[in-house]
Amino acid sequence: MKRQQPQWNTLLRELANKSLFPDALQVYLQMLRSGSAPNAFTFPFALKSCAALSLPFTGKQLHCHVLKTGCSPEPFLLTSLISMYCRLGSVESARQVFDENRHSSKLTVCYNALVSGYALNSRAKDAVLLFRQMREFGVAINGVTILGLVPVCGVPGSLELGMAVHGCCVKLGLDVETAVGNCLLTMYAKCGEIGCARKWFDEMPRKGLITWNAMINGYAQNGLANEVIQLYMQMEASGFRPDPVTLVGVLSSCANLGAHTFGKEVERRIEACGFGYNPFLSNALINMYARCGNLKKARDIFNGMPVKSVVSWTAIIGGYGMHGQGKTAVELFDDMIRSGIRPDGAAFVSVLSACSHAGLTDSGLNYFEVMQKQYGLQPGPEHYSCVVDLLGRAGRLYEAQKLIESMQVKPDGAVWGALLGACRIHRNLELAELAFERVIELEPTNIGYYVLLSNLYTDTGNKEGIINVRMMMRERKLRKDPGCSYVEFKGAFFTMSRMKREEEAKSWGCLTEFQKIRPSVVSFIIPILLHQRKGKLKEKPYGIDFRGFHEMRSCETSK
DNA sequence: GTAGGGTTAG
Repeated sequence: MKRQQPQWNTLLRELANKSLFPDALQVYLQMLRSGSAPNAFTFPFALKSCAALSLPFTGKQLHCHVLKTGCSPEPFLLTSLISMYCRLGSVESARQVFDENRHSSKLTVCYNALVSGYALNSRAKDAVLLFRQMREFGVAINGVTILGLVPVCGVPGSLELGMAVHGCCVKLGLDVETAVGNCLLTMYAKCGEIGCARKWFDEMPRKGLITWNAMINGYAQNGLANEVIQLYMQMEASGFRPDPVTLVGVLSSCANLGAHTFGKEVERRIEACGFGYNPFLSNALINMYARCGNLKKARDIFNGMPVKSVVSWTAIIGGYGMHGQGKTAVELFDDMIRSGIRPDGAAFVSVLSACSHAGLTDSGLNYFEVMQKQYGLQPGPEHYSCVVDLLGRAGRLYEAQKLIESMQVKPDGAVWGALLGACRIHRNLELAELAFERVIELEPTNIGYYVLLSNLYTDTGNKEGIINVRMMMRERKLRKDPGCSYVEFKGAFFTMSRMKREEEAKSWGCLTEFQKIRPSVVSFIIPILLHQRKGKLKEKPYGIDFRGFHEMRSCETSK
């Protein structure tokens, strides 16, 4: 049956809108073969498919088709062309299309496509310049302009620009659009200004699911896991049903806290909602179980995934590595390569750290070489710190030092810190002092390093050294931060610094009371008492149901 | 019938 031209267009549009891009391009080719001429309603979808599939050559050809068919350069078509070139990384070609059609490009849509294109290609300056031009030329600015522009402000240090854009939104009355609000929220979170993000979140007149997700994931990315859990509970209480995006953020926070019970609860939720086959969620679950120490469960989920991405592999490899099962981690890494997955930088971090934890020095060094020579990956400071750790633990301290000195990128605190840690193990005071000097330049307030050096002085009986470190800490007004406890109790969640806990315990006058029961339980009970005092549970502190304690897990971490 | 956009894992 021969199709008419409009039918071809409809089919093409439907496929592209369902993200079935290869099929859409097939249809385009069939259409040409059947003798139907493409028109201005055909090209936008063919161009979009090309961009989605990263086919620069086909994209260029399509542009030629457009010119050949003599389609009038109307804004819809121009916008599609500009957007395609931007997505394929050729901003210059996009700019050319834009400039060659000056008369039509007065239109907002064309500007929007190019502004977001510059942003997409990390050309912040050009994006802002074009945005300014829009204002000068009196081109209408709408919400979509802002959505395209704001991502350029979402990097640490660009808060000022972001706030200027926010101010602009307010002036134009665009900040009340939910999508714009969400975008600004994400921008603040990505700048690391989580306080601003929260303030804006609280002010936003209309919050949608995406708003909650943006705030939850903003907290998650800034490492504020407790806030994530709290906000998630608040979200449920406000009647919003989570979607996979929400739960990914929540799970990553469970992983960071070692909140096993809560994580299991989230898994049940995932199953109940029918999100079970979402690969993002499976990866987040693997990560959560692995970091909580439940390697079996992590492995089961990993094995059950029909399609495993490099992220899935990295999560399971990292899990084994973290718990000292370096051999399994290395085997899995090799399996991954055999299965045709190309490892990326993060995958190498997981295998390198597995090797260093398990003492597999030679394998680790081999992977470090393979990474550069075979995969052409430039090692970052995170790789160097693994390798320094690897060499250092093996006692090859001077090789580690040489490696640091040969680095192409600037070493960060973790790199020198790894050397310092190794020096402590092998009691090399001279090198430790050098590493300490470097690491303190980079992270002057990280108390861990002072403690490490002080411990080494203690090990070697160097009293003068100990006093020196203490003086330095006093001069810089550094105090050893007390460790923090994370506690789960019947699905509720608590955190509290040890010092605070003791103060609170004294004010309750019940510390000794509980110590009689079981000293290790004290750290669990005090936060619960606090919770009861603040919250709705009006029980007396002594009326806690101790049968619930088997449900608790805790992990002590120190900052 | 067409274009530009916001939240997601290791």
